[in-house]
Amino acid sequence: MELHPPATDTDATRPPGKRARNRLAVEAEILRVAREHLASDGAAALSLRAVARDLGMVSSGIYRYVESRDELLTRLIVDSYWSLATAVRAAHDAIPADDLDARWDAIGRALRAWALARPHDFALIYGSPVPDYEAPAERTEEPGTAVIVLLVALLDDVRRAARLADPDRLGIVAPRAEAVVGTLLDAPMFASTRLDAVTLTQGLAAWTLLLGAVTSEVFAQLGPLPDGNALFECLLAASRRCVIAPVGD
Amino acid sequence: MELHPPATDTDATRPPGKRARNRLAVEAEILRVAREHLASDGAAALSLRAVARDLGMVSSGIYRYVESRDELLTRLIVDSYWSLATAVRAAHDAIPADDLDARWDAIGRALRAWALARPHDFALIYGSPVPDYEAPAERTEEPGTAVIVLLVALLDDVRRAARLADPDRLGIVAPRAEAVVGTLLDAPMFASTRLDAVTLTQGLAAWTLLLGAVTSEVFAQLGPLPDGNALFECLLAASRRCVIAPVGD
DNA sequence: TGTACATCAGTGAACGCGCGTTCACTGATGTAC
DNA sequence: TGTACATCAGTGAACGCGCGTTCACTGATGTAC
Repeated sequence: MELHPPATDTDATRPPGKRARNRLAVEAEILRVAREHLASDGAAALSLRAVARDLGMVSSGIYRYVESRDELLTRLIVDSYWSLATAVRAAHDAIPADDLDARWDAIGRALRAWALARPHDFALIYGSPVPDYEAPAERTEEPGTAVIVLLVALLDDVRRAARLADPDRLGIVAPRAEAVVGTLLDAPMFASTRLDAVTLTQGLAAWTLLLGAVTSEVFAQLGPLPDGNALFECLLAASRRCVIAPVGD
Repeated sequence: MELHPPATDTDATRPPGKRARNRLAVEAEILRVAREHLASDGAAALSLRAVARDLGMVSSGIYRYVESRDELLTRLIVDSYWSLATAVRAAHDAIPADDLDARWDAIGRALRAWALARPHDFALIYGSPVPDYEAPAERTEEPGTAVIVLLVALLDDVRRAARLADPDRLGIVAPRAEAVVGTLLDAPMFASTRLDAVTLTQGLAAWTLLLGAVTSEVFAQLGPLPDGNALFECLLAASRRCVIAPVGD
């Protein structure tokens, strides 16, 4: 399955000349340098002038490649989503399909590893919103849901294998779950699944716990803690148990 | 119990004159206006000049009241922590002490209500770190742990009432819990309790889920969802079940 | 109650900085004949 | 293969803006005698 959408080449008939190759290289350089600035100064302080300066370019030159500061932010966001989705999928796909527990754990660990390696990229997509900036939904929707799509597929496999955890333990009951989920199950993403409201709500709880575990570690929400690895493994197991029943049951 | 520390008045001998009263009023105004700016433009864009302008003061005048931009940020953070702690404690203290479930729920709901009412203040204390700024630990430690102190007391009451949830359900086992907790239990906060590593780890899992539920809603991490209230109630119940066993058990 | 002095609030000008974005331009690269 | 023209990358100057912080200052408020 393709993760990245196919590159839209306006004239794919001819091999690219010097100019076209150079353009791609400079575009990549811009994103690379911009990510460095993101890491050192945060999204709010991202500056086109500073990126141009680092590239040895005069400040106005960057407008050949980037429409505006906001557009550069959007590219960074989209890029981060794809990077995360690619890392998570790679880890997930390395696990045998019938080992449901290991698939969940692989997703969780890959998410955490990516976030810890690139905390500012994580903050960009899952942290506080950037002031005076709103990501255009049509560009972020697909990359932004790539990980969710993977989780939904796993959840449906758990259902098929009759390994779903007991929702009652979480206090999830049908009427409330239906309120939670609403018309969400009509989305095309769920078309090939047979998930119901209760199961999807379990999945949301598990995903919230997993994302909360990573968020709290990256943003140091819990204050200083002795052993981040051990805590994450506990929370990972707890999140897994929200959706997958232990083999003994 | 006092939540706010006693005001340190340098000369409490005399009643305050015009000057002293005015100073307190201006200081409060500064915080009020700064919070407005925080809400509209975010912490990174908080500007002393803009605050002074809104107060009808010339830009340098504000240095009579605030040492620097960073110090204003610190004050906002400390203030937000106390505000949150006060709101949570008030909700908690309205519940009879022996209704453990209701106490947990009251804390969770108060946290969420506060965060939704003041999302930017929430972002300031639990969101992505502000670039080029580090809060001084000696000023944030006490207010930053006030909610945790409350949760620890509740957790110890749950233990005393023999209502602790089964840690096995979360996959929490003693050796791993000890690695998670490390020397944390030696902190003065736990001196009057009899909590062990496993129970504290359960508490951490529950708190992570609760905080994750609020964070994911305030930062829209899960994308657009039909019914935030219903989802939160589910997650609140799930977090409660991490530490408190249902009455039937 | 009145005077002399110390303290403090707020002013206005200035320093040096960085920002996003526009515009007319020079030279190099690519394309059509 | 060579020439004429179109396209594009990058330059340099400029616009108007806002920022944090310092400094010498005026005038009002408070205090000691």
